[in-house]
Amino acid sequence: MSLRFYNTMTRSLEEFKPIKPGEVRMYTCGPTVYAPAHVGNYRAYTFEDILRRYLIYKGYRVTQVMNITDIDDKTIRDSSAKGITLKEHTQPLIDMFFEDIDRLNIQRAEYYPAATEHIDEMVAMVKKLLERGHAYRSGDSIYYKISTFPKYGSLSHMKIEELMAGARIDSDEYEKETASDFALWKGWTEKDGAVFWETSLGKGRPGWHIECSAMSKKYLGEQFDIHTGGVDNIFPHHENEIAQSEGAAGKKFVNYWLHNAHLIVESKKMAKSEGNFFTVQDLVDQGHDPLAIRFVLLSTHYRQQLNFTMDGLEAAKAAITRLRDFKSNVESATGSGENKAVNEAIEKAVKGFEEGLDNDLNISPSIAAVFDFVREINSIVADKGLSDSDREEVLKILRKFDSVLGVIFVEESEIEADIEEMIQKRLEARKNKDFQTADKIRDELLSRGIILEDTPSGTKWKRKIS
RNA sequence: GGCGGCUUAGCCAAGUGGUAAGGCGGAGGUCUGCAAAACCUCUAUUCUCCGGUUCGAAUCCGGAAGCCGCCUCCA
Repeated sequence: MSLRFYNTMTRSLEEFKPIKPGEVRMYTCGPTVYAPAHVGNYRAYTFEDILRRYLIYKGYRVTQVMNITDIDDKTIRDSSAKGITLKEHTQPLIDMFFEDIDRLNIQRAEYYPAATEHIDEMVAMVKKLLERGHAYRSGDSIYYKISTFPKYGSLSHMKIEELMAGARIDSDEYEKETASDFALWKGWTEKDGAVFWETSLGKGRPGWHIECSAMSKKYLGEQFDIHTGGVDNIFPHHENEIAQSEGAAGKKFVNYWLHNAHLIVESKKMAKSEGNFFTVQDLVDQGHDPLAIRFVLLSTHYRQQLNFTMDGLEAAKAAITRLRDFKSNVESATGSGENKAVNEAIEKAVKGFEEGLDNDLNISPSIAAVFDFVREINSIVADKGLSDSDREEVLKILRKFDSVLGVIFVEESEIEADIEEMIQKRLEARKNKDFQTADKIRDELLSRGIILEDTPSGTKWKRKIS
């Protein structure tokens, strides 16, 4: 079966066909760096990571762009409230963002363009929109005239008349001809303080939506394959992007629109007032392994609302532990002779894994296929062991699954010298049948996060996933 | 008010017409000095509720209840 995605534009499952065979260009909506990103934000980035990784798994060459929105009402508001420059406010948050995606094992995109570094591109696009009659100047600001773009509303499936009927009129945007028009360029006001650019459009700053149109064009061209974001972005952000990009280029902007659902926490909407609003850092501070967070975020289909719970986080730890123990069991397995059952298990697992993800990244059946595989191979290992070549085949395929999941093969930090000593001491004690001492050492190590396992081939240690 | 989504075991979560995947948790067993890991067995006669269509429905249709979104800068 081929790869299919649910396209928000058509509200249907469509076979994925890239514009250029073997290559995928995609734009993934990134963070607005006004406050630390919360776990809900990372649901989106994790989904985008699974998408990216699976495309690579399928053999595509991927060019991914993720924008960094470092200029908007909130970054201005918060930086001026603190009396620091925009950059001083956003840079620490950008650093935190990269720290978080690294520890969640989210692969880096090819480009992370910051809005403030692409003002020229935005100005050029606004000019183009003025030229083509899609925009008008009002006072010091420039607005997009949505009545010039008949397709407006096609992504969100909303009718312009309805939007107009329900539109609220923002007091400081009274100059718009129609309430539902949106700002491309905002003329400087006192509220903006030192945040402005002197451009051929005048003194001011860009509207929010124009950055994505301008930056996607710069890095991906006027037309590309996939655009993603949270469901909240469908309207107005992505709708406006389409209007801008297609209005400026005169051709279709994006072929596949993918949107992820939000997450709730302990069955409740995540909100500061509920006390269930937290960041990745908060969870790490509580001692939770970031990859357990990753597993929680990736294990629910992206279009399904995800219920983030502490029980779920604990379950994820246990699941990852099982997968890593499996890896370790296989690595130390010995045996002779090819085993037909191994190949059968591999074939079945690959089929199940790909069937799930091919179907709009439906990851649950894929994870099920991996766990079925674990049980089958473990059973073979317990029964007959694995030959060298079978072992390598199993590890190869596990590594391939993990190229998407990203939770099994991780760098293990070296064991500390004193821990090694304690393990040796315990070995001695066991030899002398001094099990009391041996158990005491084992307990001590456990309290330091080291789990010992006595196997026929010696004592193994591993780090506990917290 | 308009538009959309969801409701499956103690928890998480697949399944979209043919008789309930998988994970976690729990129970019992094998192995082990004891553990751990691993393996084996068991853990929803039933899919929010009420009707209907059908030989057959968690899946389709109608209705009800609950939850969650979007409706101009929130992933």
